[in-house]
Amino acid sequence: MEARLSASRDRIRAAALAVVAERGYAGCSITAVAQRAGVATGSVYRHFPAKADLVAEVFRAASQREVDAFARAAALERSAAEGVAAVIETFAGRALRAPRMAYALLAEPADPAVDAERLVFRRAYAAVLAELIRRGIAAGELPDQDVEVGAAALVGAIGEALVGPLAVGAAGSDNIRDDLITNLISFAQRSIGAVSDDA
Amino acid sequence: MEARLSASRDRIRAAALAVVAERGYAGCSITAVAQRAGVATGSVYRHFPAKADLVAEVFRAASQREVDAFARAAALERSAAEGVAAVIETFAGRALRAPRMAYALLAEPADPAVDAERLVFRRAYAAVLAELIRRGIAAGELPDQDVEVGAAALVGAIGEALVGPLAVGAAGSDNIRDDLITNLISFAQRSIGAVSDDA
DNA sequence: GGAAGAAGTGAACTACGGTTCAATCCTTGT
DNA sequence: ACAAGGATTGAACCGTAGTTCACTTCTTCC
Repeated sequence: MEARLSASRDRIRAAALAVVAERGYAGCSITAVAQRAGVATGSVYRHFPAKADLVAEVFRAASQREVDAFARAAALERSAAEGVAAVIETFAGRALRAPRMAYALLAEPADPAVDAERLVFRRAYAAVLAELIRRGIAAGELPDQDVEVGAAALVGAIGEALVGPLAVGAAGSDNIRDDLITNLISFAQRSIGAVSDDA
Repeated sequence: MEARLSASRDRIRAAALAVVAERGYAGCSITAVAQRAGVATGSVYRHFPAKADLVAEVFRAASQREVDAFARAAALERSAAEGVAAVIETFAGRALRAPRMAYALLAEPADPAVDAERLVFRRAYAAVLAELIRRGIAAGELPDQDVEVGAAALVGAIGEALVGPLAVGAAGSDNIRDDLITNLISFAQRSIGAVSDDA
């Protein structure tokens, strides 16, 4: 039956995602995935030609979800400053609640295939931010600036702040986490030239 | 003779550095290093207990050099805005001229030992920036802000802008590189609240 | 109900690279 | 010059993890 095969494939994919979320790529051996999915190691290869394909697919799905949430947050808001705040809140909320996953998606050593995929998604994040900044400049809210550099730098800034030394521990305490997010938003708003004197 | 032994050790270290600079950690097998150094693979183990130690030592030396240059640039300047510009120019000049090395130092997947070392040096960069920002706030040049978050975010921003899609190709052309650096400096100065209207 | 073929199994294969070690060479001290 | 000790060698070892494949089991259709 076709359904059975498709179901198996889905189970394997879900298992791989769960393993990555729990133990990262480091712990994502075919054996571990197969065990989690309740199938034999060989069966994985009936559905995926190679580990890189499985892992790239899992990565793509997970990243796409993040980028979608990110883009959705950007679309709703009016001003660039609000938009930046919204995307950071969205992104940070998700990342700090699932730190292992965030690390895996953003920074963890992995296959070249995954690294390539990661580049694509970093660009996707940057594109969303670039659009936000561009709109802000057009609306006269923001000073003229290099949109591409600003967007890329912001991606790096957000990533570093949320998957670095600061973030460990921040995930544990609501207060610290909220402060981190607030401060990061201030940083981001200043960086694009949206003056906000609220502290 | 003691000199011979010490010379061997140095040759191996230099060879490892050269290999990393050329092919990154990925290409830095013991065999490759030994070949480059003109010794047998086994000899490497007379000088270093394990690959992780060799690689960590090489990494530490290379990183320390960068951090020193970074700190030196920060120390000279007067205002925070000038200081940030100076460190970015320093850092970017070096990184864009040796992109493979920069990637290896900043982002390339490697041993856990190296990852740990990397964290230390990211913190070192952040500490230099934090001090810069702190001085700026004390001098009344910069608005009050969370220094730690700002420093960490800046480290991420600089890294991403210089070891990302933007940087490939930028290394080739002097014009593009200079533009990238100029724009990144503007971004950084805005981000810490040092208003600069020069564009 | 039985044959055909796909899905599933898991032990074995393979590739890779770090590590070891017995044999060898070289330097040093007498 | 010769013995002793350490440095050097590089082939062999080992562990790991992705991949394969001969075999079993199940579904499906005649």
